[in-house]
Amino acid sequence: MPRVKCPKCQQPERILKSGIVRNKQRYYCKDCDYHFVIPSARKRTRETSARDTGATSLRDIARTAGVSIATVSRALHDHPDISAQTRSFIKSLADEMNYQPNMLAQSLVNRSTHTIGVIIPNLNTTFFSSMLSGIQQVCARSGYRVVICQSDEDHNTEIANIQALMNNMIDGLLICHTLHTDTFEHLRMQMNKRIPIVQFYRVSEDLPISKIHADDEAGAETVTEHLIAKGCKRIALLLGPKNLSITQKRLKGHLQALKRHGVTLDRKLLAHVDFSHEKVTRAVDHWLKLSPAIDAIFSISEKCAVQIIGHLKKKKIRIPRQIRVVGFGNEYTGEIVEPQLTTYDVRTREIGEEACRVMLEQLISGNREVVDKRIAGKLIVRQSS
Amino acid sequence: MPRVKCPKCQQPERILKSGIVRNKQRYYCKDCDYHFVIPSARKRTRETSARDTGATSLRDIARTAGVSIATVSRALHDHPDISAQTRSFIKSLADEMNYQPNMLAQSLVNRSTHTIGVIIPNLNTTFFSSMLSGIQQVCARSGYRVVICQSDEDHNTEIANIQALMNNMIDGLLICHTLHTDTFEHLRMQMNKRIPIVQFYRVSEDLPISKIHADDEAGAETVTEHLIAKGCKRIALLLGPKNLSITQKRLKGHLQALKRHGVTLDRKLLAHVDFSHEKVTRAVDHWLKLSPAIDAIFSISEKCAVQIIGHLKKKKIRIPRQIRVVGFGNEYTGEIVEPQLTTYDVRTREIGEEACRVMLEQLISGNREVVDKRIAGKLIVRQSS
DNA sequence: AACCATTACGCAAACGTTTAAGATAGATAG
DNA sequence: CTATCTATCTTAAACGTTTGCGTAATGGTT
Repeated sequence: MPRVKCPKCQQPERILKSGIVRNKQRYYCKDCDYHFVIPSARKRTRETSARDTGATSLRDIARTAGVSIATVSRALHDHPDISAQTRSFIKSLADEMNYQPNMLAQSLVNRSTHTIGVIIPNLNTTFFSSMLSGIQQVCARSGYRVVICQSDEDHNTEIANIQALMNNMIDGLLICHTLHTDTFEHLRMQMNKRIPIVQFYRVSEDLPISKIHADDEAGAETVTEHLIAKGCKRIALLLGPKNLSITQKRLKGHLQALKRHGVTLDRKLLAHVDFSHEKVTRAVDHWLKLSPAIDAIFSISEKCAVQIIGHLKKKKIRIPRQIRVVGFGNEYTGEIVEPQLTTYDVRTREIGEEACRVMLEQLISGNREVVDKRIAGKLIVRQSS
Repeated sequence: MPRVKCPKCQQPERILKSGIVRNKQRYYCKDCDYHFVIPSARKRTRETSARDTGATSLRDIARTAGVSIATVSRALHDHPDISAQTRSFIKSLADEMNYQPNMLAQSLVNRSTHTIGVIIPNLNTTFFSSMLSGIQQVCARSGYRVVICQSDEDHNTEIANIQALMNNMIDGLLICHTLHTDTFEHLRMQMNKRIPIVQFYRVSEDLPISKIHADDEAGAETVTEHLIAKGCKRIALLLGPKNLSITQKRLKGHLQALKRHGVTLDRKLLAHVDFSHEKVTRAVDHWLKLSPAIDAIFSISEKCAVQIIGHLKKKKIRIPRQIRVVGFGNEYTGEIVEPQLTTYDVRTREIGEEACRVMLEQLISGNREVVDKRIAGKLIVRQSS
């Protein structure tokens, strides 16, 4: 046995082996009644670890300035307890040493990250990204940061994203649900935490959570009335999944318009799809076989409306002569496609801005009142109708 | 003076006032030689503060389980030191109490957030968002999270985003610079930190940082050769700002193609723009006045190419009869516009994926080798040429 | 001289984790 | 029976901040 000294009495006598723990020999000094191992070299100490990240910490500044950490922290935060001299000295020193505060540590003690999280279904179209722009602009003005997670229209990804963000990463959550989110238990579970949640665009009906959405019902009613005014009687309606609130609302608006103008509803003219390319094509092809023939297609998805125009053109169907096509949303592609798409502008950017404003109001004033706002849009008539 | 007791000797005698600090009366006990204030009620204690956030912590679990915090932590991490009984007990308890680890605290001690940050110029087109999709998909497979910041093509926002993210929020940074980023000092300053950086698509030339980009030079050469093959002699080239690496590379490719095929360059056919709507329109209008007339427009921005098609159509110019138009990038809008746009597919998604792969390789294996990869794209010929 | 105010600091606890290493009981070997 | 081993705990330091409160020095009033 190598001469092992007891760390207490410094004597090598009366030392016994005392088992192996995690592959390391342990010893026992009978004199001192003390168990120990020979300490490993890589034990963390403030010296070695400071070099670990390469970043300067408050401690580094304090040491070179010859003051306490508290003083440095206060100087950098303009606390009145610190003399003007010390303050400016510390500040210039921090600058020199390129100090940048560790936000994790700050957030941990402040219990706030000054960051709001956004969960959004996808960024493949300008539709959602323009909401994002609105959010970011409002946030930037208030000094908040934005982090974005794409759920990719996948319910489980949405859940994973929520959990990741809600575990103290953000001060508030802005969420727009996936196409397939029909249960909101995952959200309800998070509601007992102190962090406010605001839903936007695609919202849940019954949860007591603030929500900002489009005027789906009135909008759809306006669109259908526009088609009826153009003389359409056989209006096919392309809808999203039944669970989706926007599907329900827009259908309702459509039905109201029909009813008001005495147009009878043909259930065959309603199609629920998941907005995928083939499902849309199939739905349209099915409509085209109907008799009496349809004279309009109203797609509650702008993207699908554009796709439908392409499909009809391939079939040599004249737009708007034979069939009028209208979308809902107002995206950039609607202006590019030929004929240009008539659509309902849901003012996505404003929805984002307003959702963010409501969030900031809750964060800053601590006001936890549940608000439910509808952003009014407007019809944009173009060539396709 | 109210009867104030000394916290040490519990006697109200011999207590003197000793100044006011921050609006609070201070006292001094002559017996104990001890200064004190009457402590404020809202002093933080583990009891009150635990309730503060409403979240269960390891301490809460430890207390109700009657074990130490260390044991709980180890049980949840399947550390072998913990007995099977204890482990399953703790786990079920944690489940019951709806425990979710505080990621800030975890990251602080682990020095890793398991998150990679992406800074991207904008999300207004599918161009960048498809890179994002690639990034997210690769990340998801490795259990990393993604946070996204939009710089909005603004240099200062880019700097602010970098600083925010690099202060310990992320393990690695993926960045695509703004249109106007011509100095990279802000990036160089971050390079001494341990956080790896990978540039993608728009990269800097001289910084020793890993980069993934398109085959800009070869791509542009291919496009121009395609136009030459179609008989074009007067090819106008719409470029981005001169500082941009993609501008330089694509121009170089264009020139090579001209040279190889003996087409002489007319400097009037080159235009540098910031991709804004009016600048592009102005450039095109200027070209249209030239003589001999131009017979093709090659825009290195896909979005501008689509815009140019719209502009030429408005002027009743036949595409591709009078002027052939080609873009670079391959976005969704290129398929929608009429005539459909010939373009060079830069495989944006693959660029994102590869950038992310390189990053993960650096994070996981610790390999800090600087890589510089070009993703090969390919020409997509459509109606506009 | 006795008391009180003010200024400008330092100490240490707290935020919620992770993780060396110390401790202890019971089992096993010689 | 003694020395050692194993399994399973607990203790405490560390991550980098913020902040309540203690305190020394100095100066001003009675």
